[in-house]
This record gives sequence, structure tokens and C-alpha cells, in this order.
Amino acid sequence: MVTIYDVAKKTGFSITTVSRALNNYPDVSEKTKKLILEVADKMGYFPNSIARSLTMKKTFTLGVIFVEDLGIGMKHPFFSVVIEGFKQRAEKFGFDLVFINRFIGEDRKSYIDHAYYRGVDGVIVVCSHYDDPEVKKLIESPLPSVVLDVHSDQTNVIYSNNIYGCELAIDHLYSLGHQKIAHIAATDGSFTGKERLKGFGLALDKYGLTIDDSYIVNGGLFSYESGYNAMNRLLKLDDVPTAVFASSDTMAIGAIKAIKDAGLSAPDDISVVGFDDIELAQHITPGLTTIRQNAELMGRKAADLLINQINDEDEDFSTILLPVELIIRDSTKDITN
Amino acid sequence: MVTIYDVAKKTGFSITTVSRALNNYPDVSEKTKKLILEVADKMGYFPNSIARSLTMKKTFTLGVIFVEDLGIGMKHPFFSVVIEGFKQRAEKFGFDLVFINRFIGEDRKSYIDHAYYRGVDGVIVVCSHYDDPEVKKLIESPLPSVVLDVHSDQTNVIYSNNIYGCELAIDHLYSLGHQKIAHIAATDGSFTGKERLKGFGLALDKYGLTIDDSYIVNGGLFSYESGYNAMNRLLKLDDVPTAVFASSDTMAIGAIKAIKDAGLSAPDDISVVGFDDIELAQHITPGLTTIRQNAELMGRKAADLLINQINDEDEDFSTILLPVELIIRDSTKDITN
DNA sequence: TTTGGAATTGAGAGCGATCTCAATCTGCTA
DNA sequence: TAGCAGATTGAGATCGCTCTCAATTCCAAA
Repeated sequence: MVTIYDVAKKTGFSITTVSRALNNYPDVSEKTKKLILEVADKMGYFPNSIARSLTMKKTFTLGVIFVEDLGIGMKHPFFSVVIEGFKQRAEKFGFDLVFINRFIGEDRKSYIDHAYYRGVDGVIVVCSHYDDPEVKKLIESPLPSVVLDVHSDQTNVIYSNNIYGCELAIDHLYSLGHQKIAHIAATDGSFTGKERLKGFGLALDKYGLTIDDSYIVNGGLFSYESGYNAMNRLLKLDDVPTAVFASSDTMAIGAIKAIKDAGLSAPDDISVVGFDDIELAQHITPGLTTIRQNAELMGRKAADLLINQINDEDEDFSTILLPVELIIRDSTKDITN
Repeated sequence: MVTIYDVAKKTGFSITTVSRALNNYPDVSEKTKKLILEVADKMGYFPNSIARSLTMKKTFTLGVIFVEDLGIGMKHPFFSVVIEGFKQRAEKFGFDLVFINRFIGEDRKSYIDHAYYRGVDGVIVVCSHYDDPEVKKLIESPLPSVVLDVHSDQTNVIYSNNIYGCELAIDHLYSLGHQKIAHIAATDGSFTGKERLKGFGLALDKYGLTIDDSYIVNGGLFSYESGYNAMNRLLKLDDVPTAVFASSDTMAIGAIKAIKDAGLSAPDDISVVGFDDIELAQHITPGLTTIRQNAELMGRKAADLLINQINDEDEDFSTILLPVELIIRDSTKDITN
């Protein structure tokens, strides 16, 4: 590795001057700057980020904290898209991504300790629980952060307009003649699950539909199995609903499977609406009608917000509400005639 | 941030001794070690990885290099699973993952420059092209590396038994009575694409089936669209094949779509076999018959190999061939009766 | 009580950069 | 030609840690 010392020796200037030239400071004469840059380039010099970080107390790395119960990590169909958007944007600004876990070496630590240990300039927290104490600690810490799918005044947050998304879903089902609409809720303590449950209630209210408790089934986690099991419970009801709104696409896909396994058809017997519009939604049969969240945009916005916060220390915290969109495919059906 | 100096001052020992105690060196008395550890813990001390890296020339980070033409990055249905396996394993050994791109700040650099800039201890190269010059440079460099889906004697490599996988696929189709078997090849310059094309040829040979050139369609990239377009070309043939073996699941799924769009059915008119067994494969209709690669295992093995290489500098390079498995679902059909 | 080797501890250099402050070098004015 | 401001350049500290080598302490054997 060629260091700044090597360049200094070769050019005859001091390391100070070399450093200045390399960083394009104004107080170096054009002539020497040109010379130094040339030599540095010829020698194949590039800075050592570690050494630089030590003095500057800035690493140009962003931490990714991925809290989730499913244990699927990067395989998550929605959040992997978010991360990719985040990554591409962050890289534009020269930031690299580091995954933050709860360990330092082999010792169990908190996320925040690990983030400080690595010296990341900021973190994005993905898929967090509403009241995870570690996330709370992190949000309240001075470390710049942006948190997805949580509401807070103490940091930057981004989430989709879940409430409106639910309204769109119910509007759609209602317009198709459905009145017996059930909800497969995610009650894993996530903000998203709560919001969508709330949005479901509000939307039913809008049409004066009564909310039958037995029509709200606790799906637990946002998983295929949860959706499958929840749907089976709905199918056992005396008065089976004609439509189901699931809190996520994964759940909806599980629900459709349960409907098929019961010898019924979606959408002929039961219409199903999901939430997220993951890649899979368009490929399954029937194509899943769902509420699209713009995952890529979520990632990009998160990067922008976080980097702004890092650069302007006293920037106020922002809350960004992203638009959602109804995507009509084949899992919902008009039952008016 | 509490540093080693703070702990030294508090305990009255020198930083040398504190460092030793913290790192569990044998040449500190039990008494002082215990005291130092206690105080450090009470003060909330943990090491600064940056400073440590600067002296040790080791960062305990692994670089992830994700070269692919599709631009989908972490959304890749197969490689995101590999990365997740790699990540979980690496974390067990105290390594964090950093994504390596081709930039340093805003300047275009090579992957290897970036890797050195970040000081990663090793890199995993995913989804690389057979003869990408940058990947080649990296493989030949002294930086420990493990490369997936490439063959090389100059570094550690891991890939699935593609040839055998093809044999399994053709065995299956042949046993169902198919003789007119086409291949949607990936000719994007990937090792995998080449191997599978070769494996396809070998398997046909085994049954003495002639290889009709028009039955081998150049799919280009491993993408849904490639599969779709390639299938359309096959459908235009005078003698349409009864079975298609696609070089990847994504392509196979695109092919099935093309078959449907042509008013035909998979598997009733044309049987389709994929390769990879991505998550989607089990959820689409018809469920995709495919050759399963163990992506998670691939990631884990990669981590083990890489970390071994890092720890034992003069370890020989390994080539690991992973087993594959035929997964029969509904996209293939017996046509003997 | 010496003594010598092992155990324990500490001083100081070094990792590769940035940054402050001081020194030197310009060129222009008086 | 002296003086001075502004432009260039450099010396040395610093970031937080590890590591080498030297110094000190300890304790059992002589």
C-alpha cells in the first residue's frame, strides 16, 4: 500500500502539503497540486479510509439494522428492495453500507454499541418493532438515524400511508359488492400491523359496515404461515366472509393457499387483497390485487434524509409519508351480479 | 466515547496493561485483569474498531462484491439468499459485511481499490462474469477471496454441480417421455450459463438424442424477460419442443408466461424445468419443477472458506462443488400415454 | 539476606491520515 | 531597498489502539 508518506517523499513536499493537494484545498499552488496529483496517481495512491476515519471521526459508512422476527434477513421480499434503493443512493454520496448486528466479536452487545464500535456515521433501522427497547435507545441517541415504519418525533422516520392504503383496499372491495370483509392482521407489535388494523376499521366505518370481531383474525407475524393459518380460522366461521384484506402480501399469498386447500377458489369464492406489492404478487396465480408501497423510493428517501442529517447536524427531524397505490389484479372479483 | 485512556486513568494502570487485560492476554495478573475489566464495563467502554484496525491492519470486515447486469442487487432472488447465509456465518466469527462498489467518494475506481481503501480482510465475489477483467485482477491479487460460480485455481471457488443438475433435469424429462427438449441458455458470459449449456448437451448425448441447434435459444441475461422472449422464439418453430429446460428459474417463469400468453398450457402442452429453486418457484402456478441449489449452504461455505483463508495465510485454495437436487412440482408432465 | 528468573507493568513508537499554528516565500508599495 | 500582507509550505500534535522492548516487582532457592 502506498501511503501519503511515499507520495511526500517522491515529490519532496511535506505530507501536509500532499494531504492538502489530495483533498483539493485552496491553499496549495496550482503547480504543486498538479505535480502531487500526478505523482500520486502514477504511484497508485489512494487514501486509507481507516486512518482518515480515525482523525476525522467520520467513516463514510452507514449502518443497516435489520430487526425482524422471521430470521429471513436479506431474503425479505419487501425490505430487500428498500435496502437496495438505500444502498444505491448512499453510494452516490460516497457512503458504504455495513450491516450492524448485536455482537462485538463474540460478545452480545446492543445495536447501538456495535454502531459506535464501527463508527458508522448514521444508521437506517428497518422493520423495527414498535417498542423494541434497543431501537428506542438508538432513536434517542445522538447518532443520526432514520427509521422505517415507526412513528417518532426524535428521529427521521419514513413510512407509507398505511391508513390511506387500507381505505383504497376497502374502497375497491366495497365497489365490487363486498360487505363481509375480514382482515388478517399482523399483531407482532409492528407499527405497520397496527396502522393497517386501524385503517381497516376506519375504512369499514366509512361505509357504515359493522366490524365483526370474528372477522379480525390475529395473524401474528407477517408470514406465509400466519396468513395460511389465519385464513383457515376464517374458513371455519359459520358465516364465511366474501373478501379478505391481509396486512401483507406474504400473508395474502398464504391465505390464497388456504382457500385453495379448502377446495375453494380465490377470487370466485373469496376475494383477497394484500399489501406491499412484492415481486411475487404479480407472478402467482391469481395475480394478487394489492396496495403498492414504493419500496425503492422508501430506500432512496431514507438515504437522503440520513445523509442530510449527517451533514447538517442541527437539521430538524423529518417525517415522510409515502404514497400508496391500488394495484388491481385477479384475486378480487365483482360479486354484484 | 470512553477510550482506553479513560480506563487507564481510572484504574491507575498504563494503557498497555489495560489493552492487555481487555484482550485477555496471559501476562497480566488475574487481580488487575479483573479490576480493569470491571471498571471498563462500568464505564461502558468498548474498543474503537477504527483505531484497532489502523494498528492491526485487520478490520474484521468482509467485502461483498455483487457484479451483475440486471441491476437488481440485493433483490436477486438467488443471491440474496446466498448473501444472507454468508452474513450469518461471518457474523458468528465477528466479521461484519461491507458492500464494495466501484467508487471511492465520487471517483470511479476498481473493486479491488475500493476493497483496499476500506481495508476489508477478504471479499466474496458473487455473480461474476467469467472473464470480467476486474474480477480477474481481484482473484489474482493477494487479497483473500472466495468467488461463486466461477472456476479458478488462483482463489477459493464454490459452485453447484451444474452439470449433474442438467443431467437430473433431462433424466426427469426423458423419463416422462420427452424427446424434443429445448434449452433456454444464458449466454451472458457467466460460468453458470456456460456450464448448464454444456450439461444440457451432455445429458442429451447420454440418451442419444440429437441436439437441434434451433432448440438451443440464446436467452441472454438470467432474467424473466429473457426467458419470455426466448420461449416466444421456440413457439414460432415449425416443430415446437414438448419440453423446455431453462438455465434459471427466473427464465423458466418467463417462459411459462410466454406459453400461457400463446394460449397454451404448461405443463399440458409444454413441460418446463428451471434451475435454482428460488422462493418464487413453489408459489407460482404451476409450481415449478426445478433443480435446487442450496443457496444458504453456498453462503455459509463461502464464509468458512474465506475466513479460513484469512486466518491461515498459506492455506491452499479450495474448490467446493455443492450438490443439487431435482424438485418435482407441476410444470412437467408425463406424455407417454 | 542475596540472587536470578519469571511474572507483571510501563514508556514510547507506529499505524496513515488531518489539522493547527508557525515559518518561509512571494510580490508589491512606499 | 525595506517592509508587509498574502500566498505557500512544513513541523508536530492528534485520533485510539497494539506491540516491542525495557524496567520493575515478586518470590523461591541458595
